Amino acid sequence: MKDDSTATLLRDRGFRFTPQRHFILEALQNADGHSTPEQIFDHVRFKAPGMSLATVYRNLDFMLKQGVVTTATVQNNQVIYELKSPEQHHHLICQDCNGSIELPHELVDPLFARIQSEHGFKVCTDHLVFFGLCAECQQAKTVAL
Amino acid sequence: MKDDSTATLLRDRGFRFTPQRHFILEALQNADGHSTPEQIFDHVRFKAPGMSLATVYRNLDFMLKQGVVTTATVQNNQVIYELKSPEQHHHLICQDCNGSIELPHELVDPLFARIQSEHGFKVCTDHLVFFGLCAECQQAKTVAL
DNA sequence: TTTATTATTGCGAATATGCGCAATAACGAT
DNA sequence: ATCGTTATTGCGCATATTCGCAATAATAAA
Repeated sequence: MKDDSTATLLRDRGFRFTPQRHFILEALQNADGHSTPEQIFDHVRFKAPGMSLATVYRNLDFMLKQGVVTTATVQNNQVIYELKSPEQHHHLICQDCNGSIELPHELVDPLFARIQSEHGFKVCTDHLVFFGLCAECQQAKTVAL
Repeated sequence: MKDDSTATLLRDRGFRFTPQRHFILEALQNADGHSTPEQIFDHVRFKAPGMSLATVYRNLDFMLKQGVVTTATVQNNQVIYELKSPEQHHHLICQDCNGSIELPHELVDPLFARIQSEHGFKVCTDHLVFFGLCAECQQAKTVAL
């Protein structure tokens, strides 16, 4: 019952925990990774036929504001969502093989700290996505030449 | 004539430098900062009435691939474009006042270097946007409490 | 348990972005 | 200066995402 905590969180803030929100959270857990709104809708329409796609978009946005999920824009401007996990992390996505590597926040934190000390700016972005080439694809590229 | 160099660059690669591309570059220079496709179209339609919005989208995408412009997705999933400047840099955008601060790449480079050494992953993303609170707005927040 | 309040939904229309194809025009070669 | 090749445009249609508003239903209070 992962979403019980989310339910009380939302209610404490004066919002409601609707079946639609329940199914969306469920979809995010099942996917266990990056999901597009469309993928979530596909999962959800099976459980709750008649549910509107607009509701999926609205609630993803809503839960983003509530800090329940994180979002990232990947290549070709696809927006993906994922449950915010307890240990903050980021992603490295390979442009060639589309593979995804998790990057622990420890690596990123020193940068945020310097931004704070040198610019007085407090970064709130909590999920970064870097595109590039993974080790294997770099090799493949070099060999190919 | 900033775009003369772009013109030859494109021609050297076998592409053409059309008036449409000229006006789009001009719009990007005038804006001198972040522009949305719509803003660019507004500038361009004044100079070249009858020009298609699709052409704006296509060419922003095209110039992105050619490395002439960079892109970033800001809050509310708006995509913005800007001319790639000689010195690579990133942006800090304040969620409260919408102000934008330039972040030199030197600060970010150590992170990319660690990602390379620890994960064998070569980052190609060349323009980052971090959201957060600038010094002034942090103050304002603290005082207000 | 019943009721009242109002956050939330579903729908259809509005907007933003991308696509296919025939017509156009940029540019290298003559 | 003219011609031929083919990259590029404009158009109108697909798809993705958002919005307005009346109808519904989740909570809190009685």
